[in-house]
Amino acid sequence: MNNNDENKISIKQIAKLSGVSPATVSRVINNNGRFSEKTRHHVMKVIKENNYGMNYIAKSLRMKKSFTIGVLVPDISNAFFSSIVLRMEKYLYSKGYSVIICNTDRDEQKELAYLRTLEGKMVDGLLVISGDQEFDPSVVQAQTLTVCIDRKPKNADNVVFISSDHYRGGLLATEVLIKKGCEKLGIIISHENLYSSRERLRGFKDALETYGLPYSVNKVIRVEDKETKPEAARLQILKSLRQGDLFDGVFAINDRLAFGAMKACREFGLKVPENVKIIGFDDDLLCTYSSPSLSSVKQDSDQLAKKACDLLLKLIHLEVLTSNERCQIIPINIVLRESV
Amino acid sequence: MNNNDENKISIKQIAKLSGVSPATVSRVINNNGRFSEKTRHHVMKVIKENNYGMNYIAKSLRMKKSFTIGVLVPDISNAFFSSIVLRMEKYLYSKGYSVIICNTDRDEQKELAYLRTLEGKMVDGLLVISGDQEFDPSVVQAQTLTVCIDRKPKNADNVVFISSDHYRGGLLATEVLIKKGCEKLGIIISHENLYSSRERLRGFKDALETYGLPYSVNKVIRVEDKETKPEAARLQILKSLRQGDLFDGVFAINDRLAFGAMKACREFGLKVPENVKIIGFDDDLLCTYSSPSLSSVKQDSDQLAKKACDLLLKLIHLEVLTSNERCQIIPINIVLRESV
DNA sequence: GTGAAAGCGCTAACAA
DNA sequence: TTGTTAGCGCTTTCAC
Repeated sequence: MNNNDENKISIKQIAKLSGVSPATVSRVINNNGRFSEKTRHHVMKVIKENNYGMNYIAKSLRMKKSFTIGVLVPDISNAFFSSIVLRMEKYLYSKGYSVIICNTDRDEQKELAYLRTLEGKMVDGLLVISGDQEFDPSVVQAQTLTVCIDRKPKNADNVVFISSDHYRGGLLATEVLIKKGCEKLGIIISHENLYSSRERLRGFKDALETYGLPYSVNKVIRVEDKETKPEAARLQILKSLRQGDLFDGVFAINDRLAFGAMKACREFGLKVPENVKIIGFDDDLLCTYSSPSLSSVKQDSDQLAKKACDLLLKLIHLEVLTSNERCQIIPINIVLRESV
Repeated sequence: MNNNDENKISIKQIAKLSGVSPATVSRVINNNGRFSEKTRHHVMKVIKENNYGMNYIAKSLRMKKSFTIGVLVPDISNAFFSSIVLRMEKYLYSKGYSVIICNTDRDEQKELAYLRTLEGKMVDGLLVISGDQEFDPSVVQAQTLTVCIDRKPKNADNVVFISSDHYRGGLLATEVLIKKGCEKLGIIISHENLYSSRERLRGFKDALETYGLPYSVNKVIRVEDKETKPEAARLQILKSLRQGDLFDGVFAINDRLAFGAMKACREFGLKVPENVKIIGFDDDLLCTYSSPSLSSVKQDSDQLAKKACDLLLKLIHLEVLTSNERCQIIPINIVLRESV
């Protein structure tokens, strides 16, 4: 299996060694027919013996197809994002595609620059996960196939959109708190530009209204966008608490914020869930292992990733999508634990 | 800024539009000299007007250089790995490189297949993060530049190796437990094939010896390789506890296992840190937010990533590395929290 | 069933 | 300072 040849061998050389033309070798490799079984056997033998490996760059240039997908994501170190990317990579690998990963860092300029690079590298499609603004398809070439996950495309016509049901997640999470008896709710939120955040907030508000809890007595606690860490949530909650904003229920827009909130409450002398009930979003692996364990809204990241890839592959294969397919909402689940 | 042209324009066309030769356009774009300021101005104007974007595939084919780095990682959804990958991507992006991400899934066949693909895509270098076996450079072409992170290369001559000081991490973590008065220690471990796991275990054993604690009365609790989740750790610890293996200190080879251990102890009626002291490894963001907060060994993932990239870039630029550079150990830090 | 030849878009000799 | 030309390794007509 040792492949330590200094120079990669080309189809041309394989052709020479096999006594056939490059065209025939190409046909054999790609199983395009128009060759005899005998030829196939012989060529394959020579290929094996010489440890030939396809030069995908040349193939790409010729075919205008790179067998590579670009994945745009704000921050791969986020547990939810990385779990989606993991699924995508696995699925796409099984279909013969590689994945170029692009952390946009929520920086529009970087995103734009990456888009240029990806186009130059002839990616066959784009998977866009989350992001502050709506995704504007006009910043890429018209033929760039794109699927947006948890991020609204500006012009829904050209781009496929797929998302968890964040609105319902916010609604149900809030409902849980209310049904458990909470009367003064707080929501702790960051990245309000995010489609997903806005939807979760909308769910929260609608739940309050449904249950006749005036929004005014409740509290929106904002965390700076750049501070996605639990620490920022902890400080904000503590500040609110000290200002006399006592609440008996907190819906945290994500689990990290929830962990911070939980710690803040503890430090302030409030017990979870006795005095304050808390529910998060994303169902991080560690929700189970915090104490008390954290209730959360679970997104079906597997399905999200798989559907997104499937749709992109369909676009790549020039299939026509129905309008139902072009815009899909994936249901979420509530996972109840000790924190409520 | 709208770039919705159906067909990308080529250097040749830019040349025609500018009234110069393709060679000159190329020189201008790449700033290779041999053109007048006047020409530069004019060509750049035409490039802007026509929204020209470089075709990197063609460039790669010609230059045998793809401006792309392959990153091999067992599982990007692991918090520590994803934080390293994040850093790598940021750094490499700033140097003009893209990153193809490859989850090996700890599957040798997949790894091998990926290596073939990456070679075919002409990656300029390989960043190999962790992995069960030693990395065998003979499975890639000799000219494939490789930096291994936390994974020993089989033949240290050709490949750069960089790692955290796992041994010292294990040693110090264990020492902390001992100094806090623990006398019957347990270590909970998974993935024992991993270089990093073995080193941490070695540190544990050496610490015991140094402090005269017989290894026999201590306990190695193993978790199946495929079960990297806290749940497996919880069950194993619970099992040990029920069998009467009472310990007063646990060194968990990573934080996930530590969280599981913590939960198991709680369920068994033991208090952390009063009855059992626990320390983990990796310093996950959530160590601070568990209750009790978890002590841990912190790897300097920023430095690990940056150094690895720097070394790879040096190799790419054909710089000669000193033997000190070719093999580097990065110091770790102990972070003490409530759990001890 | 097979081969010859063109060309994807770029860069790098070499010539001028 | 600029242009001409060849060719990277592949696929794909078109001819036989």
